[in-house]
Amino acid sequence: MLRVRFAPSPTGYLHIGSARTFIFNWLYARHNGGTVVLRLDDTDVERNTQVSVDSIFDGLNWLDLGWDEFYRQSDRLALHAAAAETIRQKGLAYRDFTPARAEDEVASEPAGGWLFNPGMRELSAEESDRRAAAGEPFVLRFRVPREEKHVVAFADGVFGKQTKLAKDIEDFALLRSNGMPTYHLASCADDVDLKITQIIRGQDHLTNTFKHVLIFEALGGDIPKFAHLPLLIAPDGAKLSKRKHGPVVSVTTYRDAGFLPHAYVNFLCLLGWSPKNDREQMTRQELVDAFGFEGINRSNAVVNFSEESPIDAKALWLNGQHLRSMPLEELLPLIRSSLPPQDDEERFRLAVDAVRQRFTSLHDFATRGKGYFSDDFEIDPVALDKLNQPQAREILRELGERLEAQPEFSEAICEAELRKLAEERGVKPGLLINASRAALSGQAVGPSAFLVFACVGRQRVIERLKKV
RNA sequence: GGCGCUAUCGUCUAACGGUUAGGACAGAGCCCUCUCAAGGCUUAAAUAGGGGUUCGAUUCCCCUUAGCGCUACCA
Repeated sequence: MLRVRFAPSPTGYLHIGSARTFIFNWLYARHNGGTVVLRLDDTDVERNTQVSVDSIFDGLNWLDLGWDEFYRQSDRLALHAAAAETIRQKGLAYRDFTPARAEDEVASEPAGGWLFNPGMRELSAEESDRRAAAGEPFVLRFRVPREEKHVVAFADGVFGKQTKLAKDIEDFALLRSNGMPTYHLASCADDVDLKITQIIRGQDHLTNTFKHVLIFEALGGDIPKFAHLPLLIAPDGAKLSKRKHGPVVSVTTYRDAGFLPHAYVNFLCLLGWSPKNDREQMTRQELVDAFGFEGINRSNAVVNFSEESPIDAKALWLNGQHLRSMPLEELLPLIRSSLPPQDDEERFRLAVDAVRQRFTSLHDFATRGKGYFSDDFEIDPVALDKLNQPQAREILRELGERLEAQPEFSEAICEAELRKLAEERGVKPGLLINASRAALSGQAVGPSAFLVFACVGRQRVIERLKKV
């Protein structure tokens, strides 16, 4: 049984890179009939916050993909401690009583790097036990093999065969001096316990994987398969950070900008993955069907944004594509809450379908499209120019009278009446067409004017024309 | 510094060792037209540099350069 996991640590908002990792995990699981495990990696008590937990769920829920099982690492501390003890008893880890190094000390490390603190690896079991029993604080470190030729290797689903000399790996920590597990230990112990079969995560963990292989081996049992994803970076080549790049890094920004969840998922999929057939706009099912590691790239992908256009233009385009082509049924619930109650469902559907053709954001319905869904709307300045053409207002009022006198109301009737009136008054139909769109919708741009009549509906058309 | 990974248009990407190096977004132009979109057509735009291997290299190998990652009692 295939099992994948997404393991965010709650120290911020849901980062778009994390969101993409989640999506790829989800797609891989769905493609292969596997299980998606969501695990909160919250062993860093210093940095975890509830606000962050909430915002991660916010983002995940918005993506609307769901997951199958949920765990938090902080509930599983006993398991981690047991795993650490197992490794220590096998002689594969030792206590290090050296005090923690200060930040600046780490930065000014001598060339050649640091592998382990002198003396600690060789401490006798007796002395180690004695000092521990006396309450002296220690970190538990993995005893990395020091044989010259010892190679640690694994096959990565994206990057292929990876090898590294064990002598280049430092004796990393398993347990902190406060007894809490480190990320490496907790993550591997949980992966084993949760029977994760495939780990899909960011490439920033590619080199950590050598350490994880060592831990998995020490713990015994099957080692999961790995697949690392290229990172998402900013146009300046730096990794995306809130401090440096602002809200572009948070998924909630896209939700708040009026993105369709699926359109954004689709966009993120195209960053670092390709179905290799030039397809770009894809449904969820198409993504599931097409997804595989073969399509994943090995180089980092730039999220394209700038101060003038803070959101990647391709994301905007893709959102527009989905907005116009998705089933109307699925779109309606997404916009209804931002609009006043609608009195005529059929007309509402007609209007939404008409205006969506030129919208790119969910917000457009309540802003640019307001005249179609509410009586309380402003006339756009450009639209006002069209309305202020000589004779326009007066003829429009007349048109209102005539439509009121008609027993029937339809797109065709409106067109016939408008054209007839234009001819009688000796003005170009275009004058009235543009002026009526302005008067009826408040917008200088929009669907074909006669469709606008139908979208607004008989009663409102007459009202709006007569009081123009 | 050490170790690891990567390198095709501005951006996302495609190309069994043989293509006029393809597509998309963004840009420019044209068409369509009652406006604006959409759509259609056209256009500009790339194999980081240097060595190999090969009849032939974007593709395989090496070096250089650049970028990124790891090198914490963060994850």
